[in-house]
Amino acid sequence: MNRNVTMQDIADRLGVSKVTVSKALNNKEGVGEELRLKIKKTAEEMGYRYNSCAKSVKYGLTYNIGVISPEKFTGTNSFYISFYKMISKELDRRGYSAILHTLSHEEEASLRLPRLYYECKADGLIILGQVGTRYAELLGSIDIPVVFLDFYDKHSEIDSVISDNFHAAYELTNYLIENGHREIAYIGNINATSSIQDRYLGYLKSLLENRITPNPDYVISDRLDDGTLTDIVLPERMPTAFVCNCDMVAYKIVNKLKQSGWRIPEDVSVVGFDDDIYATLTIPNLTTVQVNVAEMTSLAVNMIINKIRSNKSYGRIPVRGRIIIRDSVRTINRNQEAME
Amino acid sequence: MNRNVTMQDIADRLGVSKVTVSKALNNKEGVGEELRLKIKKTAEEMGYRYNSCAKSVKYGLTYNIGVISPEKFTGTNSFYISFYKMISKELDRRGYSAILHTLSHEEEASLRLPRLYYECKADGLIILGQVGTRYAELLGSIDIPVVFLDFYDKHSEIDSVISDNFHAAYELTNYLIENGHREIAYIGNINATSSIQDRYLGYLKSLLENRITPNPDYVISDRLDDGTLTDIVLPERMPTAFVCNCDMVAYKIVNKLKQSGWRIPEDVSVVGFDDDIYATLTIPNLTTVQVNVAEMTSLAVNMIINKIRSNKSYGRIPVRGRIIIRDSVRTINRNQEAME
DNA sequence: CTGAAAGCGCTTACAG
DNA sequence: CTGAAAGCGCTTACAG
Repeated sequence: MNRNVTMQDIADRLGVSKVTVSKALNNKEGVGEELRLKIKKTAEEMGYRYNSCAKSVKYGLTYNIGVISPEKFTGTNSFYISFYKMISKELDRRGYSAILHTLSHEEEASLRLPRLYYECKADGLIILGQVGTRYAELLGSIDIPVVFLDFYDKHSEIDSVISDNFHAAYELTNYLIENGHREIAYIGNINATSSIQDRYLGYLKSLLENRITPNPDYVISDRLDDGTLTDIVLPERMPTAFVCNCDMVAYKIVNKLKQSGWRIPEDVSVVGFDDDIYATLTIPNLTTVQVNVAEMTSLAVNMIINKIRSNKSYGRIPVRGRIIIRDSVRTINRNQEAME
Repeated sequence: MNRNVTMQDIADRLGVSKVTVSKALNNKEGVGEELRLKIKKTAEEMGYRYNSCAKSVKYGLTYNIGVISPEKFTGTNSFYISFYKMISKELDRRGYSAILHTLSHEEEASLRLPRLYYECKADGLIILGQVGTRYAELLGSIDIPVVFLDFYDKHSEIDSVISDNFHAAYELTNYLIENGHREIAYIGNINATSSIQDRYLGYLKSLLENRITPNPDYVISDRLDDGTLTDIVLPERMPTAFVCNCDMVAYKIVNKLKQSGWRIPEDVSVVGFDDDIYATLTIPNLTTVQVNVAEMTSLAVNMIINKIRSNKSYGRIPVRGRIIIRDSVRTINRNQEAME
């Protein structure tokens, strides 16, 4: 193994001290302009690479952020890849690196923190995707800053960046009602994640505001509490529209309805959530909510970096999404409906 | 900012030296068993975390591996998320961490290496997804080990783990021929990536071995050389089967054919590649090739770690995939065909 | 403008 | 079994 070139090597070559080399390479004052240029040129020639570990050990800062994602999410939720991409780019832009850790079921269950924490490899953690309450509490107790991204835990005070699920679902349901729908079902296990629950509550608020009595048969589960997807059982009496907790489930339900002979959107309207790959894979393309990944990422990165510096608190920050109108909703003519 | 607990702090508390603490915590000999236990207990109580940077600066090893993925791939190829997951888990198992870097178009075009390289944040790099030849050459010239995952560059000698595209495409085309097909088209721009090219060559070998004259009209482009997807133009004379360079393109072609009134597989058979999300999204589900992500990841991780230790060379390692038979291929009865 | 000294947290010889 | 010394690569006062 050939040892890396160090500042000392450059100093020796040039007959100066490593202090001067350090100043020159870091553009600090205290070096003659001519010497600085010569040092930089020599560094380049010798293939010098800055050793960030040395700085880390001195200041206790690694300029790494751990990005922890529970296994179950990275598995099903393919749209997390755009979060990964955005996070790594945004951190890079800020002079940080992203260390990826996939949290196994086993680690989560046994409340074991990732190795990168025990080895001081990161200055803070971004948790991408929901972890259980016990694990969230554990994360709240550790001595580096933590930010939750795309979920929050009701029992913990950890700063979170979430998409404004409540508001988006409220608007989406309003949109259905404006289009004449009154029999509207919600698909999602409201105990599985905070997102699914909040989306349900937004849906519910819209119903209540519009004086539509919620029908218990119209809240339909799609998965177990632990997130395992299950078969969806259609209600006996068909609603005119389904609000689905995500595009993937919307995709499933559209196909299920089609197989039973229902036409979308002529007979039944369906809306989704996330605007992920499933939204445009579904035929007809789904009217859905586009999550503002860029904005959420940029906020989360900003928060974690500021917290490292000042340990400031932010609370839950909801980020507004955007409704994308496509072809899966039909406008119901009320009169016509009444005539049937 | 509260300074972290160090070995010195533990030593002070217990009235011993930090050398003894180091030995105790690292399970090295040279400490009494009783004292070792006491030190471990105290470390636990004081919330001690091992500072891996200190070791890094001493040995010049970070126990981090950079995982570099070109932007264009993480965008379209959603199945790379399973690579991310596997890589991070496998590295973790081996005591390493994965630093994620998304290589922007701009970095690739201007031949700029990722910051984690210039800052010595990683001991080696895994390049996930094809980079241009110039960039591949650049990677070949740097002074930490590099392994290419899921592609190789014909001009560079860098160790690569690839799925055995050639062989898989060969077998897949053989399968079509065994099922009576002789008019077989290939969809993919054979200049875009080495995968697409190798899959084409496997297809071609099968044709040649079976004395089927290759028809130039039956090699159909699906994207530009830089990877940007384009509209696919169907050939004037319809083949009985399409070999697609990936499931996503198979999905597109199936829908396009359906829209023109063709039935799959009754009128036209279609096979894909990758066994990713599109394989089972396509109706009928695609017969395709399952890439052995686990095996490929484990090999790549093994290679990079060994290279860090001994700078050994591996060359190109192809990993066999597996043909998954689903419902998108019809068996053609030759006689019946002849009667038409 | 230039550089000798001390220190970050840890480990490895080596001495007692 | 225990620990003082030296060193990894770098930076920050501080002295010249």
